Amino acid sequence: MPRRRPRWDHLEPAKQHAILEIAAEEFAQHGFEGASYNRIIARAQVSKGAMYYYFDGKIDLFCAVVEAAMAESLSGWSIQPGLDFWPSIEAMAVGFYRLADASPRDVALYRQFVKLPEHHLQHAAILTLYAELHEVVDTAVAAGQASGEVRTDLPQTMLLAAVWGLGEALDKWFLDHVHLDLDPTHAARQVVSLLRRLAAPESA
Amino acid sequence: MPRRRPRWDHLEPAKQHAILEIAAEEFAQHGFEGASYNRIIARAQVSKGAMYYYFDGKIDLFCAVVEAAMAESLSGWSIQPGLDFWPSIEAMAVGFYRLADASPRDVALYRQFVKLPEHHLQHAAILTLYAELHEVVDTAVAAGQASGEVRTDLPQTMLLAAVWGLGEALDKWFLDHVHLDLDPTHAARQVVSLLRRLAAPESA
Amino acid sequence: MPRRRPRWDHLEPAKQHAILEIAAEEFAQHGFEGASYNRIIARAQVSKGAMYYYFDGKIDLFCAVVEAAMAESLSGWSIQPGLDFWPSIEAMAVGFYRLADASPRDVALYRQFVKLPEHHLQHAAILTLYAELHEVVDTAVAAGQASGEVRTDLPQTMLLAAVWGLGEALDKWFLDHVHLDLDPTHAARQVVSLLRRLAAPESA
Amino acid sequence: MPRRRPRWDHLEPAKQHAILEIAAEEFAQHGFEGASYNRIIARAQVSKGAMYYYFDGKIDLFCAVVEAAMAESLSGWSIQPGLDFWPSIEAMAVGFYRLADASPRDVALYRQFVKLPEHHLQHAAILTLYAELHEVVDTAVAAGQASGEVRTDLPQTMLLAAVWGLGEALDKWFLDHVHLDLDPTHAARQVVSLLRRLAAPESA
DNA sequence: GATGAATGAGCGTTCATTCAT
DNA sequence: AATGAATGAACGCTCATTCAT
Repeated sequence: MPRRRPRWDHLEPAKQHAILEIAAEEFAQHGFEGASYNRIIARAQVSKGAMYYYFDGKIDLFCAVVEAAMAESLSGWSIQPGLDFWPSIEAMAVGFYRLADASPRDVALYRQFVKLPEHHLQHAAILTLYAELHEVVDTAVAAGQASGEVRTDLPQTMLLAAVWGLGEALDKWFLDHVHLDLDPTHAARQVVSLLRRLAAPESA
Repeated sequence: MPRRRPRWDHLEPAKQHAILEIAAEEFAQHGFEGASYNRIIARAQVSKGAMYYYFDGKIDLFCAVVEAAMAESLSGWSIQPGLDFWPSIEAMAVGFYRLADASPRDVALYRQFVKLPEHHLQHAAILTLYAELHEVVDTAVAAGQASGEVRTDLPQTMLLAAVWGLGEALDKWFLDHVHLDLDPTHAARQVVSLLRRLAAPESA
Repeated sequence: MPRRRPRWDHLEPAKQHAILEIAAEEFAQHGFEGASYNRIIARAQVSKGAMYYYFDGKIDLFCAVVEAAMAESLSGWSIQPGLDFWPSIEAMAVGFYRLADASPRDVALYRQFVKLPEHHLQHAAILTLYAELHEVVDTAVAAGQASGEVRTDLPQTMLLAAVWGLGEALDKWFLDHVHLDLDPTHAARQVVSLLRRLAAPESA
Repeated sequence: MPRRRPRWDHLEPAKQHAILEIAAEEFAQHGFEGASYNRIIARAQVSKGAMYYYFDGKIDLFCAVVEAAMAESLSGWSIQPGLDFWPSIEAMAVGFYRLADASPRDVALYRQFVKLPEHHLQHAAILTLYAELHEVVDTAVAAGQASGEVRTDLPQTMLLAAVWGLGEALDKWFLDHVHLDLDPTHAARQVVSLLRRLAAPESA
């Protein structure tokens, strides 16, 4: 789903990749505000003008980077029709932890993205990304509610906030405690077990 | 445990208060990175030199500010001996929401603090604050486990992370959804109900 | 006397018009220095290369724009053979104020043109425009002198400067004081009355 | 009448003078927009920070420069009590031309100032200077009207605009035509003679 | 003990123009 | 004839910090 400036899309993929790689590194490390656009430009060995030719500016590049990081992971995140609800969620979680293990930098980026100061939320690209990100969770929760596996007695936004916050915290925990070997299956099972406690209806 | 520079401690309390007040405003509004030390100095009508005399630098001042903001709230946060565990937790939560309602800026500060980029975590003062903050939760969890009201089947740090993440998310939700009147008691009851689901032992 | 690049002249009139329109807007709004050539090019949906193909550069485009804006107005400005001198001048002034009322942007452009920093006056196209602009006034003054209605006791350039400066100031005044309805006839009469004081011979 | 930042006022006069001199040159030559703050800083051999320590920014420096240029001239411009109205005006004009002859750069600066794009007129310092500048003319016109030597049948602002525009044009003319020797007395007499035509009451 | 003048690298962004294709 | 990718110097300005006094 191309959304970037045409000049960017026409750039040779190798150069594209190199730029995104360097930018991802910078943003993951320093966050959006802390990152230096100039530094990225210098490291990427691109001229100032060219960079502003590809991207509208710092925040636009940031979006491109986050977008790229998410593209891969989001694609696999959806309720599997064949499975029951919670097993399906667990399958998604396994996918996430596999990815997190393979490219922790992407997760760092996503964390930086979530931390963005509020006054940047007016940018269309940012909002789109937010929407995409939330859609995954929202859809899953809605499916769970439809099948009676997720409670409906809380304000929807509150339930989502809780799920989201818990998920984030647990992701962080797993990421921080996996210096050597993360077992995605195990992590996913634990996380889902906790999520289930939160989200299951009273009777369950 | 004195941590500030001695010159700061000898400063007349009124001036101390004025400086912290202005700095709190700046940091709460712009976050640590976004805040301008120069602007704080100018607004506080303090000389550049003096400020670097009181504080080692920007981050040191930030710590002082966060510290001050937390001092008040933390003091009242401990398990009440007379109460059962969960009612006691709820009492703490009520205290928190009362504070959040009374001085939302302090909560903003605490959020900015939690958002600090990782490379600042090396500062001793920051770590100390982190420790203090976590101690409250840690102590409570430990008490709950001692009385059998909190599960012990998870890695301790994981449980804490989950509790912490969920609490944070719910705080944010309540703060964001309270345009007019936040009922601290109601909010606290909901939050604790969710926390309880997470933290209660299987049998409960 | 063709002055524009041949490629420009061969461009289809609709496209010509569109480009000039957009450029006029930009120059009128921001002045020559403040206007952005890049912005004009982007808005006109013309390729960078094409634009530099049509015009030598920013200043060349500016000239074309001013030229176009003046073409219309200048055409009607000449002493009417049938009228006496001052009534004829007044008729010209009426024409000017009518135009100013109809297309204030053209007047804005002309003001931006007159404000051009001196170091741009070396460009041939600019000088030509200057000359054209002055010619109108010069011719009129000469006619007045020929008929004895305009003094001859001052250095010609000085008289012209005075007439020109006064006219400009009054134009500006009328334009600035006409929020709703400018009566071209009334404005013209007042302006000419003042010009007459300046320019009439002693005896008159 | 000191109005600059304290740090500026405490700077040693020699350095002050050097900075203003260089800035005046730059602004006189390129106008406000065209002038480069960076270039001024570099030429003045001052550090970036220091410059922003002395002045709030480009426009603030510009004001300081214009202010300095005007200070001298404005001081001598007022109706002499002993003289009749028009001779007094002429005396003022003589003073102006003497100055213009001695330091044409100041006049250039004043012209650049008058050309300032409207969107800069919101700055307090700019407005103050405008006010000061206009006050001189306004006061003189008012005095003339009080003594019956200046017409009262026109809208005041229109009369002022006319006087101002004519004066400006004539100044420019004299400045441009005096490559070798400007006789201030002669110039003043001519200018005043023209102003008088404009401004005298019908009967005169 | 305390001041505040001074630093200069760094910020994100815009510019008019060139030139290989 | 026409494109649009690429340039890189320049812009005005802010920053946290140092240090001679």
